[in-house]
Amino acid sequence: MISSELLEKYGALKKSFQKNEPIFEEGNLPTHYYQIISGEIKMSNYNDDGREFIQGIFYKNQSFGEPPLFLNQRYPANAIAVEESTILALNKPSFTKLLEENPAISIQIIENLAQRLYYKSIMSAEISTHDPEHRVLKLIDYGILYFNFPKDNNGYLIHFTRQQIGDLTGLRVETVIRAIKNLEKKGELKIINRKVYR
Amino acid sequence: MISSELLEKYGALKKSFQKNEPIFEEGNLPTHYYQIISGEIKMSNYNDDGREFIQGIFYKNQSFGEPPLFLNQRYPANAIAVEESTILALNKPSFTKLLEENPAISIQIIENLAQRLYYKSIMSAEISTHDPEHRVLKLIDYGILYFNFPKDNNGYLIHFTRQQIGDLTGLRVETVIRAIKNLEKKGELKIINRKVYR
DNA sequence: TACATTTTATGACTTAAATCATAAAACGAG
DNA sequence: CTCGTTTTATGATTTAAGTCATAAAATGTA
Repeated sequence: MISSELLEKYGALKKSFQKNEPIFEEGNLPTHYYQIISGEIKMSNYNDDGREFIQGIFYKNQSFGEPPLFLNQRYPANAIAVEESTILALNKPSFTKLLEENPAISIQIIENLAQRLYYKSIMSAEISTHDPEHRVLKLIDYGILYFNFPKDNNGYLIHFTRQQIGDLTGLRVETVIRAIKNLEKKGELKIINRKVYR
Repeated sequence: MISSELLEKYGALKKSFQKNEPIFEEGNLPTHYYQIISGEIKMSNYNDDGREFIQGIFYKNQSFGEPPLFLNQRYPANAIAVEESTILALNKPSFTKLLEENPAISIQIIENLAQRLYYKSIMSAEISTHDPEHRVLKLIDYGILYFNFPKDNNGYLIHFTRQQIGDLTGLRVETVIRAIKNLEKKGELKIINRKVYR
């Protein structure tokens, strides 16, 4: 996360996106660095028959879509506003200048990318070698650690829909629903009027 | 990649590893930055019933295992020498000093992490939403672009075993063998005495 | 407040990939 | 050169998760 003041000093502009509006699309060449002021953004892919895979969900103060910006490669996924969102966008030349003139920012970017790689390493191993219950639970536990889900007296409230969990773990909704029910039976989590707690 | 001279100037030491010898193991805390001088290293996970998932394979001049080093988190996977390998290891305090005194290196690290995130984004979407043939072909095409496989008059020689392809794509050997046969029938690749060309 | 949409839920069935069994070819260490 | 191991290969069978159908509850919005 780079401070709004610094970004604006280098010419970043605020842009608003409505629910379901794309920020950029798969195959496009990157032009800007993006950082969320408010709202929620998901990056995802769609396969040939419309099935979605969510690469990640990003919230306030987080940036997204930098890897292709650094590599001059086309975006491997779409970025879409999950709800109404406001984003700071800084064009590439200015962003490069900002990095050159503020070396300390590089370390932050490194840590940020490292964190995302860490998530992807964990989840890719899960997705390819573990059963649905294990996958769902791992995603939930990761979410608790890094998405700071709210905690009340029932435990952490997992504010993902079953569909989102499915799209993040490569499972179908029905499978997620059944996995969550089983996890509840096993006492790994609680379902209180349809909301999941852990 | 950081030049050997610079790494050695900061005190990096050469270490040799035999085939199948671990460099570090899942759950350990990182202590060094590692860069390959010669050989081949794989990072992988094993699930409860011994099934392997290969996170990545690294060759000459590549570094591996940095994300947890930057984050002070435990390694999410094991690093094992696929063949006899020599590696430069620089301890964390010296590595931090190297980074501070050589800001240009940060940009290289960023690009490197970005490239790996790019690979993981592509493969995770593949693994969770596409059929085996698609997954295998995508991995092969990625390998051609970034692992510089040798090219001869039959095309690019894919020097992965069927088992490795399976462990990289979350498929079983038999499934990979069958997928490759089908891809050959469809003319997407060639099998010349058991070796795969594209 | 009424109605459309989304989310959660459950049962029946289908299917793609895993599993199991077996073996030949290739490779590698001694 | 030989023997053990790894890699590739193929057929038969099983099974876990996907698919399909249907619906109630919850949510959002006109």
